[in-house]
Amino acid sequence: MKSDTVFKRAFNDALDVVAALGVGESLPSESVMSARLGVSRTTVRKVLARLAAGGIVAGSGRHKVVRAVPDVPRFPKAETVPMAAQVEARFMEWMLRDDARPGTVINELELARQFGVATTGIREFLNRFQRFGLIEKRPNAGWVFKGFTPAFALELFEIREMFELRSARTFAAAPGGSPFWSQLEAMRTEHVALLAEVDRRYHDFSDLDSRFHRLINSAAPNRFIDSFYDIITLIFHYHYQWNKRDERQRNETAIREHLTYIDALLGRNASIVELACRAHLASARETLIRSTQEGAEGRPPRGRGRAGSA
Amino acid sequence: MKSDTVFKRAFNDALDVVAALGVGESLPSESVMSARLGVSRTTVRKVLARLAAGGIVAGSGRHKVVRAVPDVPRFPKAETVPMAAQVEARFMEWMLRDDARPGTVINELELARQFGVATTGIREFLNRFQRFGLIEKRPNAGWVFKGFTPAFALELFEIREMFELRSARTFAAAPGGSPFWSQLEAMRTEHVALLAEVDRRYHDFSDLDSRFHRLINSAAPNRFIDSFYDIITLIFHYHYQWNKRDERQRNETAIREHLTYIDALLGRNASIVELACRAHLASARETLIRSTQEGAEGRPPRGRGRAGSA
DNA sequence: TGGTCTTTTTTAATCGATAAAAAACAGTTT
DNA sequence: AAACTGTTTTTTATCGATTAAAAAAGACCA
Repeated sequence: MKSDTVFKRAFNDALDVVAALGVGESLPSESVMSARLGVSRTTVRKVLARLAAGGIVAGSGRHKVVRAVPDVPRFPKAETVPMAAQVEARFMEWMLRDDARPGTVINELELARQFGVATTGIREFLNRFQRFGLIEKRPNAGWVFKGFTPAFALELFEIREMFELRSARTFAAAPGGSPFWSQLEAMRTEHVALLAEVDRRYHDFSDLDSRFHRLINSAAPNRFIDSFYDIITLIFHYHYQWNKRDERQRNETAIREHLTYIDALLGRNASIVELACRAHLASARETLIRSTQEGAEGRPPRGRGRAGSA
Repeated sequence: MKSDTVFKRAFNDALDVVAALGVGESLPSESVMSARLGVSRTTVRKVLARLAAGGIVAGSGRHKVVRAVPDVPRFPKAETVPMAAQVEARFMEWMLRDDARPGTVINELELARQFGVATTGIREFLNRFQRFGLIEKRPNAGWVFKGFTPAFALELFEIREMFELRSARTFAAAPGGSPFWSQLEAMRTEHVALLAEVDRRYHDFSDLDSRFHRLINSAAPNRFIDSFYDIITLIFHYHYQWNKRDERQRNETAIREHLTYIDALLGRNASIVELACRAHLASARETLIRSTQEGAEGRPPRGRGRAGSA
């Protein structure tokens, strides 16, 4: 049976919309709600029906009004994320946090049981995840985890450097009136703000980092580069989440490097841009490599393990 | 039920092995056969059992001999290709040959019926095929075909040029004693041989092309580049198969470009290598772009179609 | 030790069911 | 007629169970 995470998330969001309107106000039309919540009208109607049942809205047809400030319980957050996202998170956790060592054979059935989903879900995830270069399929013999190793980090950054330099050059050559410049200025402001509060907000950097690099790329869109950035984003997202060593310091350094990089772009000097870009990537690469090594050291040497055997 | 294409192919291959041995000879051990046929011992035993039933081999245990020259019918070729490969071929055909236009919505159920496979097979293929940048998933709303367009060709070749130049440089810098040089020489010989018989054998170029570029890449392996070459190989494989315009001429040109490129590499002059490499890629890009345009022109303008509606 | 016979695991593929969500269609109201 | 809502049809997502094929592991033997 299909999960109703879409409905649940839409319901939670709808509570916010209703609360923002206030008692007595009339609700926007179903199609407007549909656009606002990012779901189909069918789902909007289901949400509306539930709200009516809870006494939060009243009326029917085109005359619906807010009856009461919502005080019904929201759906727990875990129920609002789609199955595929959960599988992804659990897998990344298994890979980056637990002792997943190179050569480990991935057993679909075992993972399915462990994650509490059907094998089809696992298969689908593995098929999509294949392109990230961390697992490999051997026909008729399942999947092998290739390892989150220094080699992986090196290969990743070799490509990343090629792509980023190419995009940075194009970006720096954008015409003066281009909207990119104002977006970059806004990005700069965000960086400065984050730096000022880095002690408290350093967790927010992962997201800013991803948005920044995607902005650079958007100067000359290329679907293959975009798709490659999905890998970077995913790896860094989970890596930032779990590698706690020197976390604040690492992020502060990266923010400063970004600022240098941004200023170089704003200065539009190709060679300075290249320097700043290379410097940042080199430092990011070091961080990632170190973390792949740490992971390997911390674990006792063992034979070829099996997924989920620990 | 799982298809037994592996068994059928192994059986056909085994007939060759047995025929090569001749009547009266004793068979190699099961593990040797397993390695020779590229399947597990379990499957070898099944093949052996079938051969015994057909009176082709006799004996048991470690004493098995060829009884008769095989004259049993082979399994038809269509039954020896796995389902996934069939889906791929049919989909590529639909995309490149039929009227698949940008924006077409892909309907899983319809494709499944059309191809005669279960929806799960289609889903799995689409998930894997996603990374090729030709289709896109919209959550809860299926897949959209983005189109085999000039933009696709341009983006593809932008990346290809970056990767190929990088690999060619590394290759040219390989030490004198490296095995790459002899492999390249062998490759050169193959090219010369193909050129001599180009009128008859121009179909063989597609495969040679793929092997040549992969050899260049192998000088400095990078999993992301390898994976990108899967895209190139797939596109070109089917493209060569179906775009018949000027086929012989196109291939002859490409072979000559390859030879120039190979000689440049053998000469180890970085700037000449770069020139030859760029020239070849530019010409390959033109061919692909032209073919994406032709496709579009040949079709009558229509609204947003649906997969399989024609 | 290198082989074969036997058993256990795991994958590949299908089928059917069901609820969710989207999309299309058909009316209504202003 | 444009903007809605009510209703119906399609399509997707997910599960679970099933089956045969293949692979892998284990037991045994010359």
